[in-house]
Amino acid sequence: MDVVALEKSPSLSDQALERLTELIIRGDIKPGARIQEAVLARQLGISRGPLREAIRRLEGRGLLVRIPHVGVRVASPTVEEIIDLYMIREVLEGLACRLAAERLTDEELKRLRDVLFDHSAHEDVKSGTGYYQSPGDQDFHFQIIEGSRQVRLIETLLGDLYQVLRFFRYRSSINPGRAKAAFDEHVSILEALERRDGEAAERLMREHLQHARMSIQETVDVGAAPPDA
Amino acid sequence: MDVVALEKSPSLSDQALERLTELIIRGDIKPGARIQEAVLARQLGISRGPLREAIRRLEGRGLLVRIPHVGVRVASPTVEEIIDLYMIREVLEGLACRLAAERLTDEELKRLRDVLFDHSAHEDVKSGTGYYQSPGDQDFHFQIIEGSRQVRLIETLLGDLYQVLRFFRYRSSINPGRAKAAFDEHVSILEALERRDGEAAERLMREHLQHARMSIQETVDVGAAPPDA
DNA sequence: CACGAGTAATCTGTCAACAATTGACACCTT
DNA sequence: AAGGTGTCAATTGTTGACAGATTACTCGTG
Repeated sequence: MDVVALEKSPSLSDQALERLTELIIRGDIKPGARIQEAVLARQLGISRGPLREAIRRLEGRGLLVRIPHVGVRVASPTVEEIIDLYMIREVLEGLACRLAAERLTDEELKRLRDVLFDHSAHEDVKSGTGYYQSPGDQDFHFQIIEGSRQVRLIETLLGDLYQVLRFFRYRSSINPGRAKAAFDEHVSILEALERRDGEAAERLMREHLQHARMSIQETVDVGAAPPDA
Repeated sequence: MDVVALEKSPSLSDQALERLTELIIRGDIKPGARIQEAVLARQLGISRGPLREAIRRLEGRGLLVRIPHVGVRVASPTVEEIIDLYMIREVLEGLACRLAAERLTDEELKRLRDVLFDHSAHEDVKSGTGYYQSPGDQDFHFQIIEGSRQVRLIETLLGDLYQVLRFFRYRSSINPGRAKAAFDEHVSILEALERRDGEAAERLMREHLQHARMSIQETVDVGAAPPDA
């Protein structure tokens, strides 16, 4: 409901939510960094009230962590917590994929196929680096999730989880071999969707994300973010 | 993070969150009912600021719905939306169950077994009505979820989803046959856990919740809540 | 020189007043 | 009489100021 109905809500709290999310995801505010309400409010040109409401929502989303009477910081999750998030994404997006297999229209399937092969043609994939987590990858997953037609699920995945993951995917999976594999897995998923085979689609999506997760777990070289700013 | 760390945070916003949640879940404020900030703030003995923060969090949790410049209402989901929630619970708790199979200590398994058979002995189950959604049922699921040792998952399930579902499970599954079946399914799940068979545990839990979901879908006689108060 | 008590500064938590928007009612026009 | 228009009350959205708590600093002392 947030990310979808945001456009028609010019309330300062909503704007603050949007801009603050962007600040965090773009890395302008680093993980672990403290947020001073008064300072940030002044930067955003609003007062503390609406900002606090936005912060509270971001808290619930897990992007911010508050210590009572001390302050709020941008979350700086451990590698394990990121892995945990991926596990959740795994089952949730698996569900979305199963539903999508039953509910995607033929036109949407066609579009999905286009997205997949357009992107495969003109870049990235064979050069190895960069397919995974590219716009093309994003689009593919986005369209499947939205194809689930499950509002709550879409909100949770796109509105909450993806925001957090977008933020935390450091330079995950620069792994060159992974790119090709990921693309192939996408193809398999698409085929299952086209067969309207929900069971297979769910299983394949889960495996796909599981592989992505393991790929991340391998590239655990970058330490956690600096605890202070 | 909410439901677990609430005890040590006597901030008015936290208290408001707690009390308001309780008011909604207990049905003191009915689905679809309008919430007037000033009135509710006075009732709670606080000012509108902290209350608004609490409301914003409940919004994110899906218990409240806001129409800009008009007001917030208690959500009154359709049956389909409740079914959707159950689907999400299905995969999430399936994941929790798989993790629990690997991570529960032997002591916890023993305790789980006790919970199951204690409750089976002294009430409900054979009399038919009332096991499903009884404290015993709750405990069983709670302990498994917490046994997953996955903070984020626990928060999502216990802090968010269960709150919402507790609220929306009208008088679901008064279905007498269901009670016995539910208990048997619990036993099967427990056995899988004791075998440390995560795959089976996940599958059984998903089937268990799937049955519960279908049981609800059958008892779709009670219409949606009155749209106004 | 290190340590601790006391104090000051800073920031969060909270409140009450102000501004802006909405919905309803009454009134006027056709 | 029906429809539109303008005004008004009520409620949400926002602000700036106050109170309480925590952290950091300073000064004195062992």
